[in-house]
Amino acid sequence: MDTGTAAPRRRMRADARRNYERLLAEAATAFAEYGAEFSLEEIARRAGVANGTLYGHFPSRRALLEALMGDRMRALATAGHGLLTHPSPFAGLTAWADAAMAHATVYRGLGSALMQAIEDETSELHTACEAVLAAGEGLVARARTAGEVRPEVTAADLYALINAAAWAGEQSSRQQGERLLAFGLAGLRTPSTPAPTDHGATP
Amino acid sequence: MDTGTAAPRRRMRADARRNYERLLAEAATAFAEYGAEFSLEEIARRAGVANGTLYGHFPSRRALLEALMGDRMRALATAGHGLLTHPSPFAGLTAWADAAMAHATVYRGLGSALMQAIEDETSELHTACEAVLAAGEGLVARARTAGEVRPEVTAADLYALINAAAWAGEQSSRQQGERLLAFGLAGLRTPSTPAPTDHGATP
DNA sequence: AACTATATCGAGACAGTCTCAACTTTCCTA
DNA sequence: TAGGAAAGTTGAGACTGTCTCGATATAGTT
Repeated sequence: MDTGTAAPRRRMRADARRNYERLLAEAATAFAEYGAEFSLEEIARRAGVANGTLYGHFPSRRALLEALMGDRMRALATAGHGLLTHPSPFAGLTAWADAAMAHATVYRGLGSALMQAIEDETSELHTACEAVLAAGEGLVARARTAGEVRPEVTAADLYALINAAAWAGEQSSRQQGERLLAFGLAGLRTPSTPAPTDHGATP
Repeated sequence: MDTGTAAPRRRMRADARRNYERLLAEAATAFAEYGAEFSLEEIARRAGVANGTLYGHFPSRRALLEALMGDRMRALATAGHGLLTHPSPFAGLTAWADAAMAHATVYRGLGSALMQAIEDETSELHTACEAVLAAGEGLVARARTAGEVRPEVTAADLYALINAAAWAGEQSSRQQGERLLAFGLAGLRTPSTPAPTDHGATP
């Protein structure tokens, strides 16, 4: 497990580590500018290394993108744990979903990678995804116990909802994405509950 | 308006029409086989025409894909109109959503194009999308009048939900997509309603 | 200082997108 | 039905991007 495609394993040589970090930094810049479709060739050029060096560190575009997202994902998982003590289980879940969607929105175009990383154990992001999923599961379980969400709701449902809403937000408008998230969350609720916490789906 | 990028306008020359249709047929085959990422070069080769001929008919991959989806979209709009007489407004809406999602699932990878075509008036698909949206609006309006969905729900919400669910289905599993759709539809409902028509989100 | 594992280099094979000037075909009309 | 203009086709080639690999350079060790 964790066949780190590009992670700094053991101990890298000093020059290797420097290049690794430069590449990652340039990738972050390029990503912010162009989204996920930047040219790998250009990243190498901007980082001042040869083409092959990039491929040495990151065998594929996806490996590079995954390395880029790892930290954020872990932060999200941590945030989820913090919200376990929120007074209202469902409100906590909602707050986390909002944060997660904000995250997914920044990483526009990568929702696909996020969704697939769950199933793909060879992915660099797999463990990070599992951590996020575990955090989600904690929140869902708590809300379920409190009778605030339908019993059949899983963390995977929540995860899918968040990513799908973020995707919709990218495709049309941010608001549309947020509306979708709001409706989706409403759909997770136990049917009879008359909605004590309004999430704000009203335009 | 309707600056058909590749539509058979006026009258095409016999050879042009033949090539146009061959290209479309090959594209359909390739799409079924590889999804939206097939090589345009290969389509031309398979259709027995030169590279440039393809670009003459379809200036971009997207134009080709759009031409491919037009018919289906129109069929979807028609189906929506038919469901306006369904005994239960919400059930009609649900049935249509299911059909629409099945459609979006077949055209995997094209949800993005579908979502963007609404806003992009230069898209070949724009009018088809508007027709679908109008059909959705009819169903939503009816359910709204019957008090079965929240007053703030729009056809755009429904459209976004369907496409997002289809996307989720592509990314992880078909069932996950269906679950998301079910939860989303539940979220569109008027909160107090105890759910007369169960859509089957339970695993 | 010599050695070796570890990295980097960069040319080049390959695949795809897209353009355009020369050429060919269709079809209209006289 | 011959001739010519408009419409369409062709395919080489410019370009961009991905990825590989043998030659070469360097860091860290003894």
